[in-house]
Amino acid sequence: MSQVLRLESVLNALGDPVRLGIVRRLARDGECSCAALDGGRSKSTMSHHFRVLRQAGLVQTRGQGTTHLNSLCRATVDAAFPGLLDAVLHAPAETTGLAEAEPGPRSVALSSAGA
Amino acid sequence: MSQVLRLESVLNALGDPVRLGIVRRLARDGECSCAALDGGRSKSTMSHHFRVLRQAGLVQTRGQGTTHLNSLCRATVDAAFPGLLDAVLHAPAETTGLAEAEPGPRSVALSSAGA
DNA sequence: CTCTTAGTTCGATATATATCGAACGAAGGC
DNA sequence: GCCTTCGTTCGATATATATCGAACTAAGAG
Repeated sequence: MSQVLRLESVLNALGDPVRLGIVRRLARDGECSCAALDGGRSKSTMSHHFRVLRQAGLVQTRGQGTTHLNSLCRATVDAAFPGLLDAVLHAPAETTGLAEAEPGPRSVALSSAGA
Repeated sequence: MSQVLRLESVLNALGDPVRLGIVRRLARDGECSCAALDGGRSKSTMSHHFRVLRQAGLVQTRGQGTTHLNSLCRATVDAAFPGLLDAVLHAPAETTGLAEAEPGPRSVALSSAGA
């Protein structure tokens, strides 16, 4: 394969709520079929997002019978951009774009942390 | 202010070569005027990118006379997403979208790191 | 007050992307 | 062989965004 990881592509891929949700889920649950992560979108839409994630080098797809199993390329991404995935995955979840339990808009408020 | 940092917005803002270049430069050089970071784009284009960065909570602008000085909100971003900026800033620079010295396409190649 | 400088805002445009439904292809179950 | 399931691909569409030039505004310099 000899894939290339570009930071811009990785950040771009991660900068979409649906894909961020997929990555989070994959990190939490390990391998998942595409269908298990649709969040109400059509198959073609999800296929598009998985392709973006694959092309960015974040996700790997393994054909298993009729289903395809996706998994996070943690080792690879960690090697290329140490700490990036950790930072993204440890951040509060907010709305992931997927159909999960939504405990509310988790985000970080600032009052006067300037300088 | 009471700004809110959303991970998706931050990643999205970072997922553009011009803005990524701005952030890198700001991290390296500290405060910079907008004009010092144009990379050949028009003023309006740069203004747009700075606005995206400001709205994402990554950059802070301080009006100083006729110029505006921009700086990275490191403390704030680090507090919200620990390690994220470090990971992004420590990554190899590739093409930043700005007019800097380009030592070549620095990226990470993989051969067989799957699983 | 006039002129310059530095950014912003506005309107237009071109490209990108998120989304869908329909058609297609691969792998199995019957 | 036929049908189902899962995902991809294709074509269309709607929205978003990156870009520009021109007009505007704020702050000084003269």
